[in-house]
Parts: sequence; structure tokens; C-alpha cells
Amino acid sequence: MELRTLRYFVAVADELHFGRAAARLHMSQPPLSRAIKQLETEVGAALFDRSPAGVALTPVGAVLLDEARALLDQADRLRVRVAAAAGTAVITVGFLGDTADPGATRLADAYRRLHPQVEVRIRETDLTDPTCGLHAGLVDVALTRGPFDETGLTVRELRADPVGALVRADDPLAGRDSVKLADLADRRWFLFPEGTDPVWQSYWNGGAPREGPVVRAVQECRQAVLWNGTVGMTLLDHEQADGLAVVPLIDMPPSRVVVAWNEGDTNPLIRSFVRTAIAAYQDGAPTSGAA
Amino acid sequence: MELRTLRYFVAVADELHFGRAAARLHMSQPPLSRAIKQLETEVGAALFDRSPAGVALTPVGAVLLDEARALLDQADRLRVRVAAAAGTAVITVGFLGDTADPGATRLADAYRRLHPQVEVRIRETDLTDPTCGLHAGLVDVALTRGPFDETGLTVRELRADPVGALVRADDPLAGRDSVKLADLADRRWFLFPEGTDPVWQSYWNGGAPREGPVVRAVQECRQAVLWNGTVGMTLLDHEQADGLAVVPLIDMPPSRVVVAWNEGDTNPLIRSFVRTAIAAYQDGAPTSGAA
DNA sequence: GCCGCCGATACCGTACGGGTATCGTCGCAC
DNA sequence: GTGCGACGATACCCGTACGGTATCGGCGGC
Repeated sequence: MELRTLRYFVAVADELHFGRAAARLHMSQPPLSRAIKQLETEVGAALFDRSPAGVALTPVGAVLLDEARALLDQADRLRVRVAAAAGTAVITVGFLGDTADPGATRLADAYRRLHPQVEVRIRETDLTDPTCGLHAGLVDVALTRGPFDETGLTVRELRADPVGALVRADDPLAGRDSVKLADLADRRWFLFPEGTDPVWQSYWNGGAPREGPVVRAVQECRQAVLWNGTVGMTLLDHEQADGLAVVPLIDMPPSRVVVAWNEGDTNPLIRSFVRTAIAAYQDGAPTSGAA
Repeated sequence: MELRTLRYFVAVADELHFGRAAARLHMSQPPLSRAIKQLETEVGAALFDRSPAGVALTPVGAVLLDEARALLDQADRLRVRVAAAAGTAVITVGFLGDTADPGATRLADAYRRLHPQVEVRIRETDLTDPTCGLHAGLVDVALTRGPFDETGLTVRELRADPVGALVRADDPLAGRDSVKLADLADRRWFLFPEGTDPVWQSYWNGGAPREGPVVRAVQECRQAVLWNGTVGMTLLDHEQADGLAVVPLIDMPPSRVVVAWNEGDTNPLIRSFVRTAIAAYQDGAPTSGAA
């Protein structure tokens, strides 16, 4: 009954699927099956019902899941506290500039309250790197907005914001209840500045390369929209500027505020940050800011 | 940072001596040294000061010790709760008949309150086996009185009771403030019934084989003492019977009430029982009963 | 009925944990 | 001052157990 085994168990209990759990644990499925079987032998009871229909927790498994989660959490806290005592408790958090919102504020407050001895370093980035330096190892964890290249990263969604078309108030679309991407097909679009992450650009351009006036930053779209017929996209609840309108885009996937870290990074400060982030974004009304 | 490693660390922190800690862990010293060194690497700080004068905890080590103890305790509770859910939470406790005292009552109460789902089975034994069946595997843990053959057992002392000489009230020794074993050298001693544990007999006979009237059970010494000049030993605070006196024996090691279990038995129910026992005997006045 | 999904089984190689032997260092005793 | 003993560190060996690949078995769906 080692912590490693319990982490395996929790992964399977979360996924209710041995293959996916193994992938999440960066291992292959057979050793995972074996480890769970050994755990069941040790406990003296089955933890999962393996039916052809799928995997389900037994009552004993449910008890173990509760206890194991609590134990693993405490193990994380142990590591944080010891790291704090050793003076090595440092976490570098990357923020995408415009993600600053009440959720982020609550997150920062809650995290500093939870781990007062932890030194939190902030690194703010622009659209050239929505991962805020995760791939380059410049930060431990990133609070940012998708989409971006997620290879090698683990990503947890904190919030999904619906997206709307940003047009001039006198645009024919401005009065509509909703629009589709096809309605914008023949328009000129705002582009992103040189160096903007291609995945990000592709998303905010409706999935296709576009032509249009280049704007220096997302926030300046409002000036650029003075060109008649030019469109962009923005968050649906974006605060309105004079002369502009936002119309819901019903066939765009929502924009996701996420927390991300390098896959396989077991730093408990990160895990604690992620848990805190999820909690901070669960309560409180969302506000925002993006293109 | 697995539980095994933390158990190693706690053992070293308890003993402040790598060799003794290794012995307690039933392993040799080199792998233990290596494991601690790996843990220090993982933590990123020294946990012990190895000075020629001895081993001492560093401040970081002290923090880890607190946290590790708490985590290991919680891990034990996890195992107990899961065992209870699985219906395999059974513990067999051996009692030496005359050990029944307020401490044992408090222990039983506290343990049942702590683990209501655990099935506690009682096995009461006589002096033929002060280990109450531990060596034979008949019980998981024994609440008994030493001394006995401790090979293969782990023993924790709960209480140490001073011992006195039991003589007739009209015996010359009865008026003394204290006696030594030498004062009893030429007396006839009460023997123990056939089959009584030899280690036990040796202790209660002052370390030497004795001759004397055979008594059926320890409690009946009081009848037997009617023979003039015959002596026995008993607990100093033993309730007095008419016509008898107890005189403190100042060169006898005290009689120890102990809890014992088979070395290497990692059953968390046992560990919890032991912790409960130590707590139960720490508060409350001792009373007793033995020869 | 065949294929595909998914967990179990079989088998293999390696890495790590635990063993013995020995060393280095310091304190102490004579 | 020298020799010895205590104790943790180091070196090296070995077995086990963990993680990998390949494959099986069983059930469900197209």
C-alpha cells in the first residue's frame, strides 16, 4: 500500500477505464491492471467491477477512493511544507496578460493564504506564446486561454466563455440574435500581430487563414473595426464599446480559460495551484477580456 | 517520496542512530543510509546532522518528522477503514487473565470508539503462556505482563509496577521499610503450577530456581503463605489480605505491563491498538493484580 | 459473423532495493 | 601517540518486482 499504488488506483477510479488511466499515468495498461489486482489482493476485496459494459467502483473501492484522495492530498501538503521549510518552495506562474479577471484574483489570494511560505513568481506573456513559457520551461504552471499546442502539457479547463462576432453597430449583422461562421465568410477580418501563436490565430479566425487589417493587439480591435464590414471575434460578455456590437456565434467552440503544466511534473506546488485554481473559478461570476 | 521511505525516516528520527533504526526496520544499515540520502536529495535539504557525536535532526528534518508521522497515521487509518468496508477488519487480542484493570477497560472502550466497525476477538490465557498465543499466531496482539520470551516479538511497555515481598504479617520482615532479594535467600518460596512459563517463574522467583510449596495459581498465594517463613512476590500496591504484608523489594526490576505483537506484523489494526493502549495507560491511575 | 474494444495473461529486460564486505573518520583509552 | 572501537558512508553483488511488448479472451456493435 504505497502512495504510488494509490495514485494508480485514483487514476483508474477517475477514468473508469484502464487504458485511459494508464495513458494518464504515462505507462502501459498491463502493469496498471496488475498493480490494481495486487492492491485488491492486499485489501482483500475487489475494488472494481470489470463488466464488459465498463469498469465501475465497488463499495469498498468507493471507500478507498475517498481515503486515498485525502491521503494523497496530505502527502502533497507534506511536500509543500517540507519544501517551504527547506526554502525551496518556489513556483513560477505564467499569466496571459488579458486573462486577469476576478477568478485570477481569487486564485492568487487563495493560494497565498494556503501556502504563505511559498514564493510565487509571476511571468506575464503576450499572444506570441499562450503557454506563457511552459514548453520552454520558463514557468511551472500557466493560467491562460486556449487553444494552443498542448503536446507535452496537461490542461485543465477552468471556464468556457461563449464567443461572439464583433462588428460595427451599423453592420447588417448587428441586429441579429445570432450568427454563424458562414455569415462572416466574405468579410475582412482583423489579423493578429506578427508572431502571434498560429493555433491561437486559427481559432480566433474561425479556423481558417484570413485577410484583413493587421492590428497591433487584440484590445485595439475596437479602433480597427472602423473599417466598414470588417469583423472580428471576441468573448460574448466583452464589455461593449461605442459604435460596436457583439452577436453570439452559435457554431464556434467556446473559448477556454485553462490552467496548464508540463505533463509528468509532479511538483506538489503545481498540483495545489491547480486545485486552488479550479476551486477559485468554480465560485464567483466570470468576467473576461480577449479578442 | 513513498510511505516506505517515510517509515525509514521516522525510524531513524526516533532512534537517532542508523544502526538501531535499521535493526528496528529489519534491514541492514547501508540501504537505510542510502534511502535517507535519496530522501534528502528529493527534499533538497539535509534531514540529519551526522556529527561524530551522533545523529541529530535538522530543522527541515523536524518539519518532515511531524508531517511524516501524521501521514503515516492517516495511512493506517485508511487501511483500517478500507478493511472495515471490506469486512476483513478483525483483530484478536490476547489478555493475561489478571491484567484486567482500569487501563484495560479504558483501552477497550477507546478502541471500540475509534474503530466501531472492527470486530475485536478476545482470547484470555493463563500463566502457561504469558504471550497469550502470540508465538503460536493465535492472537494478533497481546496485553500482558512481562517478562517472557520476546524473540520475534515487538514489545511496548505500558506501565512498570514496583514489586514487593509477600510475607505473613508476623514475619520479621513485615515491619521493614524495604527488603532486598538477599533477605529472602534462605526462605521457602511459592512455586508456580506445572506448565507455568519458565521466564515468568524465574522473574517472580528473584532470578533463581526456588523450592517451596506449589500453588495452583498466583492469586492463591495468600492461602499458601500461611506456612510460616514462606515468601512470595507480588505487586507493591496489591490489595492487602488479612494477616499478610507486602514490603518493597528495592533490588527487583519492576514488573512491566506490556502490549506485544509479532515483529514485522504491519496490520494497521494492531498499530492502532498499540497507540490506543499507550494513550489509555498514560492517563488514569494504575491498579493491578499479579503474583 | 466478423471486427474492434478492452481488460487479462504471458513473458522479458532492467532498475532498484536490500544484502555483505570494507572503508574513513572520529573519539577514547591506555 | 598509537591502537581500537563505534558508526555512518561507500563499493559491489544479487534477486525481485516493476514496467515494457505481444497476445489472448470475451463481449458488443455494425
